[in-house]
Amino acid sequence: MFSKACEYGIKASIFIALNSLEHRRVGPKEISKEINSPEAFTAKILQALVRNNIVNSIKGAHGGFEIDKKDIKTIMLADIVNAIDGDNIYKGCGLGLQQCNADKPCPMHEKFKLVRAELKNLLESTDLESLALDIKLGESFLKN
Amino acid sequence: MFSKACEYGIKASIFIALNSLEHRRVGPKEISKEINSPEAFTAKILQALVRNNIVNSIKGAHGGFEIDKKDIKTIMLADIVNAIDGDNIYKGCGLGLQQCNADKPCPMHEKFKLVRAELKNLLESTDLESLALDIKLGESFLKN
DNA sequence: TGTAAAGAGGACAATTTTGTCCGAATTAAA
DNA sequence: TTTAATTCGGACAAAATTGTCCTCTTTACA
Ligand code: FES
Ligand code: FES
Repeated sequence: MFSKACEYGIKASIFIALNSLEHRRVGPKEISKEINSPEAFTAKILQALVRNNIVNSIKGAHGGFEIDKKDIKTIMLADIVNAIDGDNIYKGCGLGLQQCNADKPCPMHEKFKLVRAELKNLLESTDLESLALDIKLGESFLKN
Repeated sequence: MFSKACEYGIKASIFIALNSLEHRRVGPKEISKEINSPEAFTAKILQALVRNNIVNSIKGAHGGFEIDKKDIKTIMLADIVNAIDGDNIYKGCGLGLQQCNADKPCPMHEKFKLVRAELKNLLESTDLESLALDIKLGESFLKN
């Protein structure tokens, strides 16, 4: 469904948000440990999230990654997925036609667009704050 | 969403079904032309579909691929996807946790399982015959 | 029985994705 | 001002996916 990079990016963002709510910065080492991902690769993904203005990085001693507290409830999963995997998952044809076009649809189009819409709804209606709070309450987990 | 191999496998199956309904066998060359896929790679995928008893192959002169007419309406998209991509798309966690487990869910679990169920429903309720007939009626297309 | 038309299968190659490493730049604090 | 802790960026490496090619086997038919 999502690329590994995207999965790591989402989980990292949630973990950073969780910590930013308590004014703690976190680094790649702690993040990759908490989300069970390779550290160096995770660091690369964090760079991408920084470039896309989803997380902030503070260099130097006592640095790390954080998310502006006021932004945590407005950053949607869709923003993260878009930054890393692009928008093909929303807009692309399920059978890989060059473009999904209702006027010349693939055989799966009618049914597939429902799945895509459900996914789009999920991603566009879910913000980082709610996900972070679920973790905090022990109702969900970032690794198993 | 699906791998290229799976996309080609689905489209090839539909095209073979379409022809089998009219008692024509087709080969990799014609198939790859009709579904706009690389010929040799498509041939590899056809082998996999044969091994999984989804299509039959007849070797030798006048050979080619076909699907038993009586099977066309009982072969579901799910069978093809399963044969090529496995069942991760139905059962796997959206955030890549080793297993999707409602007792220790990832933060996306509650919403993601709806998307997955919608997809599962699509794949398990769609048979090759209906897809092939849509093509035949000019209501859908295998390339653009 | 010979030949041409097919699929099967293995080796290989290209590309993309995933992952690692290291030096440079930045910053806080001693 | 030095040092240690940190992110950044580029080069590199490994693995997975996608794609190609060639030979072998099978089969229909002249
Ligand atoms: S054309 Fe394939 S999903 Fe719309
Ligand atoms: S645990 Fe992630 S989708 Fe169920």
